[in-house]
Amino acid sequence: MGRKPAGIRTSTVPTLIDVARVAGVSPITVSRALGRPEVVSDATRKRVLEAVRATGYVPNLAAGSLASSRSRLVAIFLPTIANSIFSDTVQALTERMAAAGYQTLLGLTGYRPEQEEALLEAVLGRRPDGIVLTGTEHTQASRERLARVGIPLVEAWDLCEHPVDMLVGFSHEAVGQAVAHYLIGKGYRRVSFVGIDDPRGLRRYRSLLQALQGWVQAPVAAQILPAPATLAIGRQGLARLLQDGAAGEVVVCSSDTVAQGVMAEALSRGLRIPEDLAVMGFGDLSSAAHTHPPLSTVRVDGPRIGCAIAEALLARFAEPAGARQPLRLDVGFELIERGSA
Amino acid sequence: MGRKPAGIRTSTVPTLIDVARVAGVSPITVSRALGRPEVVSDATRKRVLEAVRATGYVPNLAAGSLASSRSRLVAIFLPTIANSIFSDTVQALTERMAAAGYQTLLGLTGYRPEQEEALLEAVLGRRPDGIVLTGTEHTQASRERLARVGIPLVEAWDLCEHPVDMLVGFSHEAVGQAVAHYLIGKGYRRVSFVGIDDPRGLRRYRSLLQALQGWVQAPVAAQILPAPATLAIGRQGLARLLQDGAAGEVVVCSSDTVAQGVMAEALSRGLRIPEDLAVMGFGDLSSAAHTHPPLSTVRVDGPRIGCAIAEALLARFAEPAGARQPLRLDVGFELIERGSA
DNA sequence: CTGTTAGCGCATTCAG
DNA sequence: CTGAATGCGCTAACAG
Repeated sequence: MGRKPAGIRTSTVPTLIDVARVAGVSPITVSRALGRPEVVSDATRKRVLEAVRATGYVPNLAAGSLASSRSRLVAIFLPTIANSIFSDTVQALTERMAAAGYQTLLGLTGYRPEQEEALLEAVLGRRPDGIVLTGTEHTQASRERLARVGIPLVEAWDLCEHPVDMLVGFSHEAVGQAVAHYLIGKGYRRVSFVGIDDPRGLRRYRSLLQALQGWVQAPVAAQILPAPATLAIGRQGLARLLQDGAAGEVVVCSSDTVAQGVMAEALSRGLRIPEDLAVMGFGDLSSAAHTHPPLSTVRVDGPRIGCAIAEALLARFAEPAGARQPLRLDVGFELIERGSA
Repeated sequence: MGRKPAGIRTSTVPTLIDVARVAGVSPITVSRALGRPEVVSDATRKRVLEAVRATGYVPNLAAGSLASSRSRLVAIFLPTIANSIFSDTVQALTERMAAAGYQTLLGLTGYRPEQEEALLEAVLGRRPDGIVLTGTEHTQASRERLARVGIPLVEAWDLCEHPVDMLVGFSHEAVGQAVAHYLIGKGYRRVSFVGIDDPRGLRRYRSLLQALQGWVQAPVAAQILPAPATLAIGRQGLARLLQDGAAGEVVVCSSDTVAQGVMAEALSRGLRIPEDLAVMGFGDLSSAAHTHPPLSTVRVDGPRIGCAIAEALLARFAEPAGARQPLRLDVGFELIERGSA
């Protein structure tokens, strides 16, 4: 800011110094009264708080961050916020971190690693105390930068061999296999797939295919449509499958939203679910237990993931620097049978 | 930070000064090359960018904010992120602001003005360049603080007589009336309501009631359940109405998610929609046009609201300080008839 | 077009 | 338990 315009300060926002003056103490005492109340005498603290109220003082956290090298900021990156299976995770995570005094910086990557990389570059400028990424697929540049800066990092909603730092998720391969075994057990032999172009969804799909090898009638028809997942995607996907005569006995969907669209299309054509066409979802976004017709799905405990991430970050913050306890948490999933698949 | 530990600097993150040294220019030139490239000669800029890459420099935005009094941060407050009718708005807003170089600070208020107030207090510490609030219901303290700090502010998803600053939304009273007139026109005389305890939803409900006066058979039974809106809320709401014999011919719901739950409960009891029971939604969260059975609903253009907010903020940022163009934007809504109500 | 100077508001270190 | 001194990394203003 350099020079000030000459003249008296004209009703600018109050600073620590203003509060100190009003309270009759030194600025540092105000800082302590606010940041570590237990280290200041009761009388002093009271006078300071009174002065804070009188002045309407709000600490400037940019100045605080600069001086202390701690931003109390956590960056959360996710593909999209709309209709998202991550929203429960974000909700739980945000609430937990807010309770611990951390604020949330939101980044939307649109399933695009390059966009994630650009966002990351911008967000690193805030020197967040922690970063949460969705998935484990990042550009090489992102990976290197993250490893270099050493900010506590959680990759979520997936597992992988070599995470950058901490990891909280589940195996999408295991999901694909579980679904395959379930379908085989139910006696289905003609299977199809409708999904969006999302890396984790595609991995679930590929594992499904692999586990179905030899059990089902090949080929498994698939409709992979552009993100984001909507009801319209499901309708369109099933419409195309039916047009090709390729829907088979059961349609596996990349998410519950897509599954709802598939079911809507099926019902509007007079198909009964699951008698004429079974449908399988993922994510429990639509609370399969409350859907009609009932939808079998793979339930992922979003809030649990959010809490686990928060605990991991807070634990890391509390560690003596350099300790870096690793973390690989598989939260698993649950296949919910509701008669439709 | 005060004193440094004695000794040589040990591979700390590079600063502007490091870049300047490598590029052989002064620090301010680096600052300009990055922040206002057009004001620096091509040759210099090139050398600086080379030095930036070589050092892996990432500008410290806390320092930048402190020096320039501009944080390039926009705070967005919403009740909840899970299953939210605001998500499209947030998505559009976040993307637009990101494109303009602003980052998003996320605050979840849980429909509670007191929580909003606490969050606001914390967020003001970041000196955001803009603030976006959902709705127009705030504590008196919030209102006063916001008016005092003078940060560009948009209240969204509602209209009111005396906004703190800018306003982008629509009239929930008008929605209630529109729904009432629609139902009256369709000949319905026995109406019920299922909703959550959300201020705007309740206002839609009250306006509906008022506009229905004299047309429908009183009383209008209502099930008001605790937030957040889920399918389960809808199921439970209808179950209770049916138990009381109070569902009538049509159930109006506070959101599409609730409506989906109502429909699921109805279908699972063998009720046909809309012949046995009509259902009316709100928000077009579930893309009524793609639902089966088809759901009549009130469509609100979430992305449009998001874009309008972004434009309003960016315009305000560009204004000479003190101009403060007011803004009252009614984006309206659209009643979509899909045969179910 | 580039450099010099002077802080932005706060927290850390050390001394009382 | 409280205070004084110092600088975190950057940019606004002015001068060349």
